[in-house]
Amino acid sequence: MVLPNSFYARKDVVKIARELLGKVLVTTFDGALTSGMIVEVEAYAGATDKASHAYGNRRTTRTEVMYMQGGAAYVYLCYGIHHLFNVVTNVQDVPHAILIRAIEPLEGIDAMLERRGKEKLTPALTAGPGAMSQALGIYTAHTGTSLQGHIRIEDRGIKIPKKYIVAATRVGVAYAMDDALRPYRFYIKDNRFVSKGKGL
DNA sequence: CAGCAGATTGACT
DNA sequence: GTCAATCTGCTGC
Repeated sequence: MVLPNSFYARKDVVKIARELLGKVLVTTFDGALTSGMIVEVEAYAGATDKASHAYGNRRTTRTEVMYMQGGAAYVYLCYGIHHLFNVVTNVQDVPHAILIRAIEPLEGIDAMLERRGKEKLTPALTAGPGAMSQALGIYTAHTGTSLQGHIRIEDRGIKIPKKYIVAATRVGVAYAMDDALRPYRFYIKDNRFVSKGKGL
């Protein structure tokens, strides 16, 4: 079942992030269906979170999408090269979002290998937010689109036992000072498609 | 308007 | 381990 807008419209972004583990991210672009199970996410709590682009309710061309009603895609360019995919949560004008950092490939692996210019399935194919977006064919033009269309997240009944869910600090947000310490990163223990990050 | 840093990745020493 | 690639947006001249 495709997760409905009501799933994203709730107010607890950290809880939603945790629930996304084990769900399946699916894209259908240029005739190819590609999908993978979400194994790593990070919550960004908008106005009150220094690590968020929308800290202090800052509005720019780029962050405008985060103010939409939950259930939209927020895709932005990092370091001028990498497309990072987030899902917008909460109600309109509350800029919460969840960064999907890594998936375990399920369907359309050939198409993902082609998009990434790779021969063999390794964790490098989808472990890491930039790599994952490229594998799924997601880029900045998709920002603001609904998660009920070519990009969607499905519940296929996979349940991750609590003891396999690890909470940690987020990757690459040291500049956020005290907010960098928030345990807003969640990943599935022992899954080899979880990204390594840099300074963990 | 120039300069810099960033929710990263991959190529090279 | 080090570093370049290169867009968006902030800071300061």
